[in-house]
Amino acid sequence: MRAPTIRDVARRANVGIGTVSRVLNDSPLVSADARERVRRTIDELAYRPSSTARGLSRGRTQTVGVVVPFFTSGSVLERMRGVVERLNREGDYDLLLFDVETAKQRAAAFRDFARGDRVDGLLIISIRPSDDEVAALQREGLPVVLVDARHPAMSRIVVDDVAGGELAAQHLLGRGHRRIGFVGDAPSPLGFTSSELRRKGLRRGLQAAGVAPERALEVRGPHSRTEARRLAERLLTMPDPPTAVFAASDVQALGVLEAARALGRRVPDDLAVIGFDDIELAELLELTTVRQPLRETGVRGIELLLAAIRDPTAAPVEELAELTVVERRTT
Amino acid sequence: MRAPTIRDVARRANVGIGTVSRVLNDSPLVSADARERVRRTIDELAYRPSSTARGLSRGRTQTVGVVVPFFTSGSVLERMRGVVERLNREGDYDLLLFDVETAKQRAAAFRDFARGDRVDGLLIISIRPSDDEVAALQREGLPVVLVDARHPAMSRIVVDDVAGGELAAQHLLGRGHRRIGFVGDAPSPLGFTSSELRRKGLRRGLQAAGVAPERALEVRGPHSRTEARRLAERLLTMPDPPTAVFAASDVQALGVLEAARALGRRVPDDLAVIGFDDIELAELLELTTVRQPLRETGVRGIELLLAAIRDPTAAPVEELAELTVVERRTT
DNA sequence: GGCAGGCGTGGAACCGGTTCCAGTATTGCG
DNA sequence: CGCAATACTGGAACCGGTTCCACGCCTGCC
Repeated sequence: MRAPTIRDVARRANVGIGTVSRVLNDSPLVSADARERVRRTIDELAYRPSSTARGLSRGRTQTVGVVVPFFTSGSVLERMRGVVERLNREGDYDLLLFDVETAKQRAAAFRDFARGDRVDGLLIISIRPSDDEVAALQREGLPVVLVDARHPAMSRIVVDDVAGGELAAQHLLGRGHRRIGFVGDAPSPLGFTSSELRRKGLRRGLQAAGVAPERALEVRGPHSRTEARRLAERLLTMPDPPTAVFAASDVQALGVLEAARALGRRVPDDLAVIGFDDIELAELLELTTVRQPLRETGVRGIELLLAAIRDPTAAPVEELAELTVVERRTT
Repeated sequence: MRAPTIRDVARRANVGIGTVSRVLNDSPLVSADARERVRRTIDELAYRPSSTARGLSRGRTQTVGVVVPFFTSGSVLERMRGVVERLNREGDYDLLLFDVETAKQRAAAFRDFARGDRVDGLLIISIRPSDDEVAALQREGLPVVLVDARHPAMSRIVVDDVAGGELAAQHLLGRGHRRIGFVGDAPSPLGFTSSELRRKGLRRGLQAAGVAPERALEVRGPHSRTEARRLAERLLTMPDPPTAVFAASDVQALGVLEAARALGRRVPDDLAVIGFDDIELAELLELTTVRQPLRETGVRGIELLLAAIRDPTAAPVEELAELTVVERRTT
């Protein structure tokens, strides 16, 4: 029993396919009589238009693609919440989700999108596309918005990571800390850069206060809680350990807290810890952190993208999300 | 500059469109010479086939739909991880994500899918479709797999919630508790049922041990941490409060822990708490819980779905995921 | 009454693939 | 050498929508 097509409806309602199409698309150029007949027939046949066919002939799919490193970080999920929420509010766009964990997957995802007929626009979260990839996407005329990543040719919504690092430094310095450790990401093939920028901000903040940054207190590794824990244990068992640690993300800060607990250090007395992001967990564990409005960045990213889909000629913009220190129990 | 089509390639390579199509689909019926010429032309033009067009003519989209109540619960995310991971391993399927928060969205999602041409199969997480919805999906011949939801007509992967409740009861009874509270979900318009079944299991476990369940110790409300906290505070400030609480989910257990802390109750001495699910947070907060392999259910759900797509005639199966009590610090 | 203009309509052409059939060249075999 | 089977190939028809053009009819105006 094949699904009914627009031609079935037309035949049964005694009209042309053009008229059925016009009814479907709310064109005013249909007589009340014909409209009514078509409507009834559609109900009788339980006819639903094929979105694939519509996509092919219209050249639009009413779908946006979202490219995320899904697993790597708690912050991504929080942003996704904003994305999904905003898209649902819009109503008529579907969401194609691309998880990118490896450089290979990443290349494949961009290659797929290089032909722009799958999605009407692309939201890329926490991944910086290469110049080549950007060029390919632009050649295709595909609207793209970056969240938590920067490229001069594309609209983006970012935070000032360096300023965030400075905020963390100031917060810890203000509590009398001078030996401040840093736990962050090792350079990754996916091209995350925020960790390094936050480290730079930390250094700048220290220098501004006349404290010389120490390379030995900065440790980096793959982004994960357990890895951060291992790194923090190394920091804390040094001969002259730091009295405070700035972690490049909340997820890593949790690892630091675990290390402190494992080594019997009291927080915040023996060790102060400040994270970055303010994911949901941070509040639960009462972690002091540099807050960025994750969810809002997702919402805002979708808004920029929808605007870009409507008007693809607009120049790329950069929006800066605000950073604030949320003081809780770990400092 | 229009994107090149298969006809552009054919013309430039001096072959017919049939030959190009055969090259694209790795048909053996192409001479080495022609194949080579087509391949080169494809590279030169940077030609990428249109998946929309392919979807239309093949009647398959290489896309699976995933319907989730995205926000409602931590467990959903963990399952999604499994889904995404397994789908990525497969490689050639895309993921269309449908978030369903309200009854209205839910109806809309199912209506959309009623015409089965958007996706090749549907994975529904934690939502029980109505008989009408099931009928519509079946009429369309769309393969569907449910995860954490049951319907006799569809393949599903579930846990025995009643048995899980009994496990929780036994665990607490074994530690000497007799007054055991329950914090769970109020009946929701989306038709979640697991909370009630877990409560039933708790009661059954108590009765088996000769303890009479008390209605007054069972409280229910919307599924959220804060709501659970409020409910737990009510329980704990009763004249004769429970010495242990079984929460229908880890998220709610966290609310119970917050309530205990706010009221100065020590855990587990004054109050034992056991949750359900074993989400990532549970481990971090050292919450005792009835573990279900969330991620694996996502993986397995996709596997069942892919199998159903390959052979749509197979009869629906039910797979039961295993439950175990993970003992940590809250009991 | 004749004509311009607008409304409503039907359906061919098109979107960009796949499928399949008909046709040609080559090979193998008796 | 003749014939059939085999290996390739080209392109029409099709998937199910949208778009647009041509056409008929009605209305209003001179």
